[in-house]
Amino acid sequence: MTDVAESKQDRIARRQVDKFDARRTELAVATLHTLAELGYARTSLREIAQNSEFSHGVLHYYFADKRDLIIEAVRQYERVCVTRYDEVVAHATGPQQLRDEFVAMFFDTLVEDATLHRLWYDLRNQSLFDESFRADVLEIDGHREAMVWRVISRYAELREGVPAASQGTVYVTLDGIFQRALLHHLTGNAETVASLRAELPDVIDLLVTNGA
Amino acid sequence: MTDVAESKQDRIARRQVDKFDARRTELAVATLHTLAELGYARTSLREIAQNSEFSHGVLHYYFADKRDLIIEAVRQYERVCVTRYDEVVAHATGPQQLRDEFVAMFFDTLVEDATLHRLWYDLRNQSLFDESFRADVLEIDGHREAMVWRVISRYAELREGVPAASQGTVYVTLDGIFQRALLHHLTGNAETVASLRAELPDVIDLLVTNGA
DNA sequence: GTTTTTCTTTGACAACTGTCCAAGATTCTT
DNA sequence: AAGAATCTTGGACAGTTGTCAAAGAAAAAC
Repeated sequence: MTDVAESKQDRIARRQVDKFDARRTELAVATLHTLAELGYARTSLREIAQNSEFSHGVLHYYFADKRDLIIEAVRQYERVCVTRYDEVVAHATGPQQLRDEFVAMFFDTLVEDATLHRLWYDLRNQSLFDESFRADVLEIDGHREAMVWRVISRYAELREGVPAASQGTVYVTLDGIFQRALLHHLTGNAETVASLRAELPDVIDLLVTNGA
Repeated sequence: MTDVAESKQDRIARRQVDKFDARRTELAVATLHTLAELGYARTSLREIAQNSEFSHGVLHYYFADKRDLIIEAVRQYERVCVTRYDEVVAHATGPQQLRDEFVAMFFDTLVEDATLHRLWYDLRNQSLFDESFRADVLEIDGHREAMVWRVISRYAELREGVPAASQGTVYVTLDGIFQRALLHHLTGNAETVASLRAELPDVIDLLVTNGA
């Protein structure tokens, strides 16, 4: 085989790989939506296939098994959800603006992507029982933590202060608020969500400067 | 039927009811342990029966269906877990003592009852998908919130200060820390747990007085 | 001690699960 | 256009699930 033939084969191989990957992510997205709708416990492969344009058999052509498929779906979630606040940070000029836009986006995605978020919490929890999810969950959780930290540390900077708690504590606090808001949003308890929203700026300030 | 006969029937009826209820809670406890071990998604009725001293058929004699059984198990969880810190509050004489003993018990139950706690989070999450769990979950969550608030407000009192955040925010923060500690504990990541423990007193102080 | 009620077991059922495979359809190569 | 590689389908499989009912065991009532 000559160099030319080899590079040609390479091109073909790459194209096949690309196509293969494209269909993989396509199916992973269908999986993501199914999981978001039904939750981990009630999601079956046939249900996933019905949310795609293929039949159930094809899933084992692109994925080794169910776990492989779900892990790919989780990675898909990450790609969607983990850079959400970056543009808010990037183009904020003052602390109030940053804080207000963060709060706005916080509750915007809460409502807009509610089912996706409940899926995330479902899978994070599943990792407490199923070791094989842990690594991916911990990685995504780390990215979420970093994302929150970029916001809060930038906010502190703009206020010429410093964060009042560690990166982990800051994340855990805001994530806890989000989780609770999600529960009450899905329950239809609008007042509770509203009061969480009203209080969020104070919490942010609590996390950034104590008594400056 | 005379009054005597009636009261006798009543006694018999009551005894039967008591026995019935006793067996119900017995089976609910077995369910609780099975759920704690396997998680909601993988818990089957036959598995539950194997963790009891009965066969699987008996479950439908005492419970209408699987959901009925699981909800009873959740209520059982509440009975175990929701008054844990009350004695700490009751016999604390100074703020440091209260804080230290709270932290100690916090991480004690984290390790001791780890599987039970992961079950709680699993079910709370399940309620995001399954409406029929919501009411019970919200009720238990409320009790947990009140339990935490008793600790923090008492701590504030002993320090002659006031809480720096609302009841909901305080709960969400400490619960978030607990959730994260649980994840890392089950992962075997002892250092992370240790650093969460080291930081917890500061977080408590952050929640109680800012710059007094 | 016999009858009646209560409890428990066992096995069956239909539906559903993840997995695999043979056959057909499609696409690409030459 | 023919052949080869790739993709997709639909059905079969063994195992599991929640549910139920008939039959047997145990307890209670008389």
